[in-house]
Amino acid sequence: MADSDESSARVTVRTITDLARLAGVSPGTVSRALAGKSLVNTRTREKIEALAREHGFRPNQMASGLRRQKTGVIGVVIPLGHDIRQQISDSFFMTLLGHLADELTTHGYDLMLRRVVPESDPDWLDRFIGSGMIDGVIVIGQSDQFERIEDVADGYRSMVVWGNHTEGQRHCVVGTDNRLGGRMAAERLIAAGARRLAFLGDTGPMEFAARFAGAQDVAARMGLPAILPLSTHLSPDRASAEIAQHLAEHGRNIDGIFAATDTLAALCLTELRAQGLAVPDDVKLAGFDDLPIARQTVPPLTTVRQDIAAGARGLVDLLLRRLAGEATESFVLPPELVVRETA
Amino acid sequence: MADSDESSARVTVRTITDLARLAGVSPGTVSRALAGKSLVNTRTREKIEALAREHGFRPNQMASGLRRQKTGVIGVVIPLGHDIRQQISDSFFMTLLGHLADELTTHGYDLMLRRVVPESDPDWLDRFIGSGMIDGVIVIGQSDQFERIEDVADGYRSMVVWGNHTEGQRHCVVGTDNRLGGRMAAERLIAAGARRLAFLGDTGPMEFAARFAGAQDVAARMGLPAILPLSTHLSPDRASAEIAQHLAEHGRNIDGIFAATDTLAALCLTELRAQGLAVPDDVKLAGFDDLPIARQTVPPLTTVRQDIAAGARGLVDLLLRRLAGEATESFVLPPELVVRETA
DNA sequence: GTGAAAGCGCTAACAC
DNA sequence: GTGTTAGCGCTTTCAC
Repeated sequence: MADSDESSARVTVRTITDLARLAGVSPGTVSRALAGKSLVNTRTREKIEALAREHGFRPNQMASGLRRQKTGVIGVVIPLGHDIRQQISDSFFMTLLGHLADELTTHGYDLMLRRVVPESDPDWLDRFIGSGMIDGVIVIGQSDQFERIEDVADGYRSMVVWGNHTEGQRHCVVGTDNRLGGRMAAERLIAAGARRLAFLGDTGPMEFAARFAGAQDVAARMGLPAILPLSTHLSPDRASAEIAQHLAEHGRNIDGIFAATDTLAALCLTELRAQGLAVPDDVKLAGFDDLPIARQTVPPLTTVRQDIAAGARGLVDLLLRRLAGEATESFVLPPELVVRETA
Repeated sequence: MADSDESSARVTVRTITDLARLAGVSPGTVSRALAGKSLVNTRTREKIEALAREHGFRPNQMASGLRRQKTGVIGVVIPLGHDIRQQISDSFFMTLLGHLADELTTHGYDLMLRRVVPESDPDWLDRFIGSGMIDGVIVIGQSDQFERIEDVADGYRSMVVWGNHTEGQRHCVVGTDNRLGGRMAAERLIAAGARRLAFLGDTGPMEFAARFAGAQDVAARMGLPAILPLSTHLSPDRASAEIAQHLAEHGRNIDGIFAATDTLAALCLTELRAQGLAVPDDVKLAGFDDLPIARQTVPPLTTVRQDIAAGARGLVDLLLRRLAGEATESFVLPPELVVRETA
């Protein structure tokens, strides 16, 4: 029964006003006490805190948010492109999301997650921002929405995007230098002896396009034939079949594959084996991301590492700075080649 | 400039009152029109809708939520046990989360994600519920918080939990029949020829404990020696080392391993290979979950499948029913044995 | 069918 | 230091 001097046993205390009545003070004082504001008598504060604890009272965040015009919530939105189904459970995004949750929590923010399909809801970004529920937004992946994001960025500061950096863009982005990563992968494949390279994955999304471009840079510089693009979807089921098809068609004419992601690379490894192509002897293979799976394939995957945790930290850090009114530059993370046994 | 009959070009319209002024009606009418309420003149409604579209107006959800005492947001909380780090990026939880996001979106709810560390914040569940920000909560994983969840369940209906079902429990739970799954795994290992079984993973969490218990049921029934528990953490880095250690110690004395999750099974496969133990010839191996990785290991993993998508649907369905005031039973999903090549 | 008015629960001036 | 007051932006009686 703590140190409350009233017989306050079974009163329901839902609002700050209830609590004020119990403590014999005004709602304003309770508000100040609970918010840890300076000018409150220590005794009063302690009494209020005790009462609050005793009754399990917590201030309504909706009301507080409405009044203060800030919610303590950061929106995280994942725009899904055409390849709707699997993207959200894609390991990479999910890992990033986990780290974002960590990082935002650390800074006292909650995370509101929203998946959107821009194709069927062109207004996705404004709707989220305009909902009044969030103080800022982190967009995970530009998908095919680069222009829309650019448009919004002009009128809304509290946004940071995970994705690819393009010269002169207006939205603040955090992401790996995909082009450089693509170069690293291609260089490694070539160093391992490959000459006729293929790129496995959809070159539509900007990140992937940049990876492909980086690899092409190297092929061109080295005087090798153009890199063969082998398009796939991202969902494992469809991708497997597509990869099998590609390999049946081109498998004997290539000796190096740069997969857009580790997930695709792992799938590809399985299909290569199924078709009797030895890795790395017949075909060298490199992935991208360095997800946990990269270590566990047989043989373990040579890949280009993205530092996901650093990415999450960067996103949150930049967003909080922008909320505080600072101007911020985009933040490009360096990729890192991880040589294992496939190339 | 659409069909607004005013020169409403550059007015900022942030509130329903702004819009009302523009439309020449009262705020109440705008509210009714935008909410699709019945009694509004069609002409008035159209005018208001046009204006709203033209100015990109969206009602503030905080205010609406405060007034209506509902937010349109469902909280999803992941309690992290001792093994803090990796759990959130654990594939299983993340996949479930993805499906939950899908399912909630479909039903018009937003998702507020919160990670909590019960050990340092014993009040985690009440805090989330009491925040006023959410209409209901989905708890992902009971971790070691079974009692706390039970306590809360007595006074709060709008909660559904992913986890293990125990006879007579008071909170509404959705989850796979882990004990049955454990039996299936053990039976398969034994059918494949194993006699001296081990269980790989922490038996602390209820789900894992039930899987272990199921396997023990079978061993006892068949008159086999007790199953050897080999405890590990969940994070890949630590787990790998621990598995290596366990195998060095006991590897030659066991011929069947039931891993608590596919992630652990995949790691185990790598370590078995490293120690020169052939799968399935020397050691049979079974996992749990049937994550995508189960198909891609070499050899592909025999495992017990949990239907994650069905689980997510069940969670959302039950929660919405409870929000609507219905009484609901817990929902136990049947596991399914998937025989591949490790056992 | 629409307007006026009273709050939802909280916070921030402004008094004293 | 604390009370009083006036809203934050929206919804919903209750009139008319």
